[in-house]
Amino acid sequence: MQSTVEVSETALTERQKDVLDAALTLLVEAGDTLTMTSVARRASCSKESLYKWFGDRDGLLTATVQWQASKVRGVPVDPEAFGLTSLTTGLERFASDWLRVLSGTISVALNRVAVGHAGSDKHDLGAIVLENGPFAMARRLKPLLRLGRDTGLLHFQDTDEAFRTFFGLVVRDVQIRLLLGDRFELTEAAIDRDARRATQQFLALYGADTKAAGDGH
Amino acid sequence: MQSTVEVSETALTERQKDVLDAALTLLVEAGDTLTMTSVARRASCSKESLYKWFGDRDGLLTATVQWQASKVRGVPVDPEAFGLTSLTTGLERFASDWLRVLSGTISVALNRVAVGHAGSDKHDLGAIVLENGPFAMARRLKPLLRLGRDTGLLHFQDTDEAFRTFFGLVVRDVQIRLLLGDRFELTEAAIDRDARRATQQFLALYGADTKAAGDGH
DNA sequence: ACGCTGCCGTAACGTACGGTACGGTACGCA
DNA sequence: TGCGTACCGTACCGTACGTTACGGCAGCGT
Repeated sequence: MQSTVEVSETALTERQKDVLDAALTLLVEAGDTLTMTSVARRASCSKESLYKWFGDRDGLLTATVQWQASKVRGVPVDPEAFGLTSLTTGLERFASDWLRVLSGTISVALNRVAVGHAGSDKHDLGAIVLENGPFAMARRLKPLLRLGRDTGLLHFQDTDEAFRTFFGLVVRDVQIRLLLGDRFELTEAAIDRDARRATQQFLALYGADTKAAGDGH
Repeated sequence: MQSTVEVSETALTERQKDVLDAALTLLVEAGDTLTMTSVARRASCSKESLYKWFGDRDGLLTATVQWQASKVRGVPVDPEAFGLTSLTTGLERFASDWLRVLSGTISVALNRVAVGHAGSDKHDLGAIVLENGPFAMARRLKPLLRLGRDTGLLHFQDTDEAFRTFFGLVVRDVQIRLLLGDRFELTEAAIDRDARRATQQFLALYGADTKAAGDGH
């Protein structure tokens, strides 16, 4: 009970976490058409409790998104004994983790509701997903990129530009196609292959031993 | 009721086109929250006519998406007197056109509703946008890529893989950030710069004069 | 034992909106 | 002049769902 999971500064009880997990599975199943009644039924709780805990439907959705985001933390890339090998494996691991999360049903469902609510929204789900999705990825990857540059393994001027290129090489059209409902089979093998390919392409563009064609000063 | 409303290959009257344009602007303003009443009011037509012409709300949305798609056709890249210069300018022109469309308010709005309705939908807006978005782009670009390969300017085995890499280099995180509501200023200058950068990076990866690092042997 | 608290289950309320019906008007045509 | 067609404007209906209210129960402190 003392293990309070601080989301922004809300401490969630175990019961509430169960409710949010139920909301997550419903979000995956039914998308944005989930109703307060369906959540209450699935979680075996009363609607009164839902409104008491989360305020309104928007608050429930927001809490659900944040709850999921709080679970994805971690995956640190810590630099020790750094070299081209560890840079490469770091990038590959990052890319494959990312593709795995991105293509997961939960991520697809959450991005769908966030896109649907973007902008016109009290709590602005879009901003929350943006913050815990692309922006969090950037914050996590950039230290590795800077380390690569500082050790002379990478050449670029703008860290953000380098990150965004890596983003493009990794994600390509996968996310938009999944969001638009394209049936997509992303096997474990395909993920690993894509992660290696993206990493090699990135190194070809920004690696020290090649002429950097990417950062057109 | 004999007037079967043909949705694909529909001949639209001018009045109906006006109505769909009104629906488009409402979609941009209000997103998926647009109501039949609001469309009728904005277009100065009766709801009865809306239902007569488009069947139901889903039919109206579908017709609106298709109407917009029918306007974006064109932009042919015709190959004559082909060389590295025309390949480069072709890729750049393609990339900049694409970024311009992608970052437009109409495209963002349509992709939002399509993502929101993806899968769970009678007419499957997601599939329609997918077909007229990424897939149409692929169909348009691939001839240019094949021409580049046939003339020895490009090296790759899988045309689809090459296209998807170009997709990633061009779009990067722009589309998802826009869809999630990130305020984004994509000036004309920035679009041109990005188009050139993406093209140069693509040529660095797949150009004949460089070791192709992209297409896993 | 008594009251308080927290919660479940469900009934009830208000409303927004998709869909339909209907009266009124303009226009073409015999 | 009368009839049919197409359409606008609006009133209307049914329903789904967000939100609230209430009755009942279980646990806990005193």
